[in-house]
Amino acid sequence: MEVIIIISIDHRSAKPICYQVRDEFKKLILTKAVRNGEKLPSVRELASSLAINPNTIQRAYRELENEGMISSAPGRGVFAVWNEGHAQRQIETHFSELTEIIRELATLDMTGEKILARLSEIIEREVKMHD
Amino acid sequence: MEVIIIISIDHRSAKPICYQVRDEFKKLILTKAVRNGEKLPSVRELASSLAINPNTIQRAYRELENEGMISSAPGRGVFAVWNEGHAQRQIETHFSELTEIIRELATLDMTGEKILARLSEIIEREVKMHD
DNA sequence: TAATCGTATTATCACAGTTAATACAGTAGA
DNA sequence: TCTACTGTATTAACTGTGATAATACGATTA
Repeated sequence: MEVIIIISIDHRSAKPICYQVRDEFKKLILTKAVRNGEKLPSVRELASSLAINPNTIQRAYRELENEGMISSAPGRGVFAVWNEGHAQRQIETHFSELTEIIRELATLDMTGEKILARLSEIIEREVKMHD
Repeated sequence: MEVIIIISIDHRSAKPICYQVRDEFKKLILTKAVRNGEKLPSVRELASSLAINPNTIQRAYRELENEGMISSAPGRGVFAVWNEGHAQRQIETHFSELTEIIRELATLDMTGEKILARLSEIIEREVKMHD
């Protein structure tokens, strides 16, 4: 079964293309949009369809492999690796980022009550409740 | 009255020095650690004490002036400008960042309840309540 | 066996950040 | 008024990173 994977890159972004590609696939894998063992586009095919250099794709894939997000082998291709730990680690990273920003807000004279009130609104609006 | 302003830069950081300097001063001004009208170190003096090139300081100051965070004049020096709008805009920027990360958490199968519970703990621990 | 796969290497280019060396005009203090 | 300091501008050179290009090699699959 061959699944078509579509990612998009922004040539005007300050974020380097190789990291855009890496993060797009990371997101697809962490959210299970691409399932464990599923085949990813080949280096040359993806480079061709995105009109960017194969070396740039290779670099993105190399980083993903180093992080354990994919598994690749010559002649066979590149395959997604799903790992419970990856998702959990990503969640903790995000909470660290949230903590950092909340600290910043505190230095800007925002009280805990105000911050929590705004966050409640945001979650109510952006996130579905009750699982 | 002359106030000594101490900022630190990290030469190993991926963040360019000029932006480190810019953001350090921005933070000092937004948190009122440096008050409105207060004199900032001269380009050459700061460059000397941080052991970096004057042009790099100049660039940081130029950006701060473009953002209205400082006011500078040849022969006189550089002075902090405090503006209520600046702080408010910074707060809104931070809430936009928070929103973005919360959306990411939602895609990672976190429910609104779980996110809010963790955020309550973080705020309790990191931010003083009751103003 | 031919085509496709990942992988590696080398070279070249573009761009951003940094440093360096000056230069000039405005301001403040002695 | 002179001197020293201010911000500001300009030009050149160097550096590291990201991207492209052109190959090459071994493994795998149909």
